[in-house]
Amino acid sequence: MLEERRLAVLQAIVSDYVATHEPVGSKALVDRHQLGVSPATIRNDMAALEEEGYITAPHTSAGRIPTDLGYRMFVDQIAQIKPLSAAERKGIDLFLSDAVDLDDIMTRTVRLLAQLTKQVAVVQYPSLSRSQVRRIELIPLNEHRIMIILIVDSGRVEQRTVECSVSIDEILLADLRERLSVAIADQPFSSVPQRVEDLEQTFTSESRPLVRAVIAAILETVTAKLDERVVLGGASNLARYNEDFPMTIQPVLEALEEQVVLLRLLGEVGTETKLSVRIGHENEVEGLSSTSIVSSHYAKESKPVASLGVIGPTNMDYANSMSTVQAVAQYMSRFLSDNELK
Amino acid sequence: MLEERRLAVLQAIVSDYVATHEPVGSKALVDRHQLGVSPATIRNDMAALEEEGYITAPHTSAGRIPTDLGYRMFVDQIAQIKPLSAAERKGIDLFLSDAVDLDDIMTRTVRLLAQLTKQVAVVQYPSLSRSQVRRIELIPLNEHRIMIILIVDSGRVEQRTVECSVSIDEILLADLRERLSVAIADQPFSSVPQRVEDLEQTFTSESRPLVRAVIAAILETVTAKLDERVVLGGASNLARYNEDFPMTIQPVLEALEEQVVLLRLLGEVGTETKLSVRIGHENEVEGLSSTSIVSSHYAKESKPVASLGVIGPTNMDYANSMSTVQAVAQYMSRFLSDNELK
DNA sequence: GACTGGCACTCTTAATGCCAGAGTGCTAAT
DNA sequence: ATTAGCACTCTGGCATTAAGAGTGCCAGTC
Repeated sequence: MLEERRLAVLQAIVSDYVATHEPVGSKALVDRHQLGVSPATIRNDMAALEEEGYITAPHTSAGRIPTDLGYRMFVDQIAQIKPLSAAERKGIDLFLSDAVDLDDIMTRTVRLLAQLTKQVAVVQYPSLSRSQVRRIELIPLNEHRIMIILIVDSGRVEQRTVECSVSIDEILLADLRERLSVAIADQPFSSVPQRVEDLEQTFTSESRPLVRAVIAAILETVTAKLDERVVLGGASNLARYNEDFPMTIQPVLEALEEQVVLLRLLGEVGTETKLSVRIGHENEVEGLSSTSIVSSHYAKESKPVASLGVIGPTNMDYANSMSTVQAVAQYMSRFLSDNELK
Repeated sequence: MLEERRLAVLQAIVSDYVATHEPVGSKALVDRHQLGVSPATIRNDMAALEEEGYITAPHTSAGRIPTDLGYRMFVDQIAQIKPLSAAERKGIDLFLSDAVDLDDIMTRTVRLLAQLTKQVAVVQYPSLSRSQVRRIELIPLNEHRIMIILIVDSGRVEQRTVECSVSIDEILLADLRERLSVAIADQPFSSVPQRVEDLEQTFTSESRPLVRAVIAAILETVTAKLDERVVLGGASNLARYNEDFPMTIQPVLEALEEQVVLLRLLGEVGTETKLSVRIGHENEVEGLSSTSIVSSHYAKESKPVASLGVIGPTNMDYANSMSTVQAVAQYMSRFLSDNELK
């Protein structure tokens, strides 16, 4: 009884605060929610909740606001993920359905997320480390330049030009392409470095310079660009907050410009839980201690390949963000799986 | 004499205001600049300048601030573009010199600009309409999918997959590639639609479905993606302004998310003047009436191919922005021209 | 005729004091 | 266990005040 009502009170505080962005007091609480008790009772509960660290009072005689711990409790115990309305589902479907290629899917998705959640959205490209090489092409551009094109099963295309001092022998190049193709096509990216290095040994010494240059470039692409691609959208949503909030947007904008930080925020893909919420200080990125991240990974053919999510102030509408992120991730997964190699 | 001093006064007002971001009065003016006259005289000049619309007083008893017209006068008549310091030149060189490909150049340049000017930087990719196709590849991905790769002389690579209902005949594909290649290689982009359409007629009717699908995709790429690529950087610099300023950053952030708007801001490439400055209301984009844009185009082998620039509040440091933008554009041009098809 | 000193005037900004309102914690009663 | 009542505290808004900055104008000077 006691425990139950406390949770209800916490839930009420969080949802009121999220709605109004103002500290909520005992009176307002009984007015707006039908808890069958008086303000005084609520006050006792609130005192207890404060004692336990779930809520805090900005100053002596103000209402309470949830702490990070409070939000955490809310998210874990209370918030149920409400399914999206039919209209929303329809909207997502419509918006994504006429994407023509992977880039298109990515930009559409990030817009969609930003729009639905009114927050900053981040979508990570399918991670190379979880993909397979589908095909490799070597295109001679001129005497000394080759373009390497890697086509990945997720639909990503990586390209890179490489310069080599010796002039390019077309026959050798075709041979190299063929053997590279055999060696790495339909192999997971993680095995590429090994396979490619082994391959180098099999060439005659006079062809080495070219081979080596190409292989070096491939290795560089494979390692350097490994996960490093994210798209960002809805940054203007940040501006809506700077009035109500003690959150300055400068550090947030800065963080958003750093891909590495973004990737760290989205978190490791492949943990068993799909939907992840990090609240305030829980994410250890400098300057983002008053923002929360709701993220999920999405999959291709049931294998998670990357993450997407939204970033907003700690007092965001978790229920909505969570359900939207989840839904978009699901749609995206279905999309990737249905459309063989878009 | 009279005219001259007025200009000096305007120049002093602008530079003081740009430095302090506070209305500047007659007293402060004679203190900080050695105009050999008394505040009263300055006041007369200021009254005249206000009459003519170059400066304005935010309220009765405050100093004056420049109007858009005042900045315009400043930029046109007064500001001389100061050359960068050796250290700065060195920095630019160092920063750009180890770029590996076009994407790399673009991201490095935008960072550089943002960092040097402490403003939001925008760099447009070399415009396709001012480029030539260097090469075209058609890569079969599976039974019904082809990837089209267009390699452009500026170093851009456009890719697009296309699906066709009939199953793909490799021989036909190779033939198509060859003929496409002959038709459009080393031709300006603007002539591609015509040439490609003509080509369609030369195929037998049973090969038409495939040919038509490929051609449609090429046309789409050529027209839709024509100029549509810009990179953005330094958005966090916006945040530095929202304290001092009547400028809300929301509309700016929104505009920055719209590529189309950005492109309009950068303006038409190819006008004879290289460096362009648009001040406040001079740019007709909604919500950006208190921002200025300093832009320049950059060239490849003396032919302008696209623009780059910075966006900041109207009271930015024009002298610095202008010289930096100009210098970066020059370096970039040199870079593109020196490195044949990076 | 151009410049200057002086002066009255205006307006902003910061500081101050005050009041109402909201919210709490505590205690005694149910 | 819950509630009503009450004293207490803190914020936020409002008016008042004082200081400061800057202007415009006029009369005087070189």
